Amino acid sequence: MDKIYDQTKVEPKWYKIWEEAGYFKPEINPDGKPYTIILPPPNANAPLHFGHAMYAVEDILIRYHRMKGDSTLWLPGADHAGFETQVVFEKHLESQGKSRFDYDRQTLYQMIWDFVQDNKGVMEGQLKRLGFSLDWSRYKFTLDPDIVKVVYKTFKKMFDEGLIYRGNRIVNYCTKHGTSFSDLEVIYEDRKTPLYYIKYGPLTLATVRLETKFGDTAVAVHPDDKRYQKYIGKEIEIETVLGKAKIKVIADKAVDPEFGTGVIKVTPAHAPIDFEIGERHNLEIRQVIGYDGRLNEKAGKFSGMRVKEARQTIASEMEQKGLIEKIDYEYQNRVATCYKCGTEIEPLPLEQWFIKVEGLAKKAIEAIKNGDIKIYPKNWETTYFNWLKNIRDWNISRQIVWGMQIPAWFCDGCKKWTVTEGETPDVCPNCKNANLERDSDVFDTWFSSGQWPYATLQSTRPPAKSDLAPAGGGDFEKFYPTSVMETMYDILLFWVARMVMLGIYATNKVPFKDILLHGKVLDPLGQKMSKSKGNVVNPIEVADLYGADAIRMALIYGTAFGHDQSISHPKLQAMRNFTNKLWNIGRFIIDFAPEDAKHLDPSVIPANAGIQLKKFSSELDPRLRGDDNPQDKQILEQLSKTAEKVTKALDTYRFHDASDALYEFIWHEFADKYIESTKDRRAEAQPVLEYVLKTSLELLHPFMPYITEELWQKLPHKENSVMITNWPTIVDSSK
RNA sequence: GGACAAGUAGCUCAGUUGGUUAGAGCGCCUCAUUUACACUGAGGAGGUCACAGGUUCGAGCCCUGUCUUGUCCACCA
Repeated sequence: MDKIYDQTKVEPKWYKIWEEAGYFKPEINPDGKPYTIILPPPNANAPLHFGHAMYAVEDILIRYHRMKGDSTLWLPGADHAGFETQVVFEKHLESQGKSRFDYDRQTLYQMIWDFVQDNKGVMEGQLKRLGFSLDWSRYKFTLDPDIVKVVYKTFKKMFDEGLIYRGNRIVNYCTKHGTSFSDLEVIYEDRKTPLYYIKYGPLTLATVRLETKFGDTAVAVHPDDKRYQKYIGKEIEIETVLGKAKIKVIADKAVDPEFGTGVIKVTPAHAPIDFEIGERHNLEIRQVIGYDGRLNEKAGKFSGMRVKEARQTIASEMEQKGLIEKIDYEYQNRVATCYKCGTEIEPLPLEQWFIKVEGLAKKAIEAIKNGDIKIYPKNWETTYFNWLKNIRDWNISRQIVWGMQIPAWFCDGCKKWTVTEGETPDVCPNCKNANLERDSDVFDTWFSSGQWPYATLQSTRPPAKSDLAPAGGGDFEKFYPTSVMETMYDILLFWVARMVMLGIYATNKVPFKDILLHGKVLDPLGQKMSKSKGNVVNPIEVADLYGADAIRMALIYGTAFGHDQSISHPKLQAMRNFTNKLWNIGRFIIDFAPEDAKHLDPSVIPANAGIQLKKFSSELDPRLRGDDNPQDKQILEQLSKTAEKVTKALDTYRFHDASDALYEFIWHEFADKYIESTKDRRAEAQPVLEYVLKTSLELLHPFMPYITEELWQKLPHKENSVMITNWPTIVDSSK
């Protein structure tokens, strides 16, 4: 054995051996109780970044449960990440001087498909290099035909049951990307925007959106506002930049009498609240801004202008005509912007598919309240509840090509929609018209990834049956509901909450029992890693430098689970040093064993029986040696305590406690004290040394799989692999 | 407007139902040995636990308030 542990010689060789031996498959423990984690599928549009190394948490749980004898499944996959990927690809095209408009839909889709295939391959290599014991035979991609089939089925079921409707509603629309978004994908920015006090006949009202005035179909005041009682229900004549016009005054409680003058213009086509007011009062929806972000013909001479230009032009004309009473330039408001490009989001009316979420949300809340699902750390429950309580219907239509095209056909005869499970209908089932046109939109990615836990398990083995919850024994029956969903807290609402809603809806069961939310991995300065800052780190480069084991341990050790942490070279070095310490413990015990040493006797302690540690025993295990030495007893007692701590910590998701206990025990108790104490009685201590080393490797294996396997294979007394040995159990010798 | 988290040694962070002299890693200082390991060992300096009250025999931990930092949700015409 080398003096210095060289992980580059050790780490790359084991993964293949494990995988080929079938250790990653649940079938290695065919009779165990199921333990399942579905890997949050990384986006297939870029290689993994350092934050993905946090999957280590899942691997720790998986390896621990596998050693405990559970039938353990960790299912890998990749997400097509619809809009995200299309944006990445468009930038890629841009760099070649092209744009998505240079290609037809089929060609563009195929190009993105090929692009994604390349990335998927890179990602798989990265996941393997980090030692993640995923069952690759069950690998899934969100656009696999059998996954798409499941998603289509859910959509049809929801449509048939009236949970999905086609609505002409105000959506968040990015005029640059040419698609709508859900509420979660909009970022609000604080900005100073001029607030214009404009004259509408006898009234004055405050607005920032002068350019939408051509879409005004009413003026509204609060019903109890004494100042304006005499106007309610009347039509007033107003002077505008396009001449005189008449407009109705209505009363609605949505108006805040405290804001501005207590009068608002109602533009149902261009503001969500106005749209709602319009619905209550049956107002005309007059759209004056197009999907290209320009004013249309209804804006008269202003048509063709972009929103900003129009606003300024109109403002100056109105000032000339004396229609502006005053302008508040200090007004602070919040502007909706596209989370990708920063373009101002235009609220526009558009026909889209919406999900009625209220009922689903109620069940999702209930699942946490009644304990079917637990969230760790618990404080995230508040965020979860608040969002679900106030949730609005979910727009799942996206005007892009990359994704699952919605299986809905519009009949130009009877003007009705037909939804299928994917197959193209020959004629309209309502009127037998053959003129059907498929909706060109695709699903919001989160609608498909929200079904990931059951979509994956229903489509692995055996092949999915026609029902959503097929009868008969398959992965779904055995492994669903899954045990743990572990991901970063930032997608609790985007993804986890939606999985709960859709999972309960489609399967009548929660999709997972425990939700674990880890923190963000930051750079050494505590800053978020991002491509634009240039501080992204490739985990593979770090693994080559310090070892995958060191990365994994560094991410777990020293930070309470759930908290953000910055990753730094000193910390990685510290963990690399720990691997070297362990290596030299092994070297001392194995390479430097004296000739006359007795070894651990395999006939009394079978290799794979799982070591049973005695709890706080005052007696030495007679199987280890005949002598009664106080140091031996002490180290064995500390070993028992450590095993107990680690087991308890893993069962309660206190990973940092577990790693802390192991680090402390192995380095400072075992190496610094006990091993030093055996140097003058080395031969007689050999069985205890081997026993403690062996057990330490077992306890440490979920955290540092590579070095523990390498040392395990060098033990004089070993069998198979530390990966599939039994987890050390504790027996209470006092009883 | 609402919510959550954090504030502990120079830096990065632990500290699980309140209980002796508040811990670790890195850094710093002193010393040791070429040792299984210098990716080492032994020892040391260094903290008014953000602030102000309160509960208690006893508070880093519980309660109230304040300040600072980070994040999220809602949405303003």
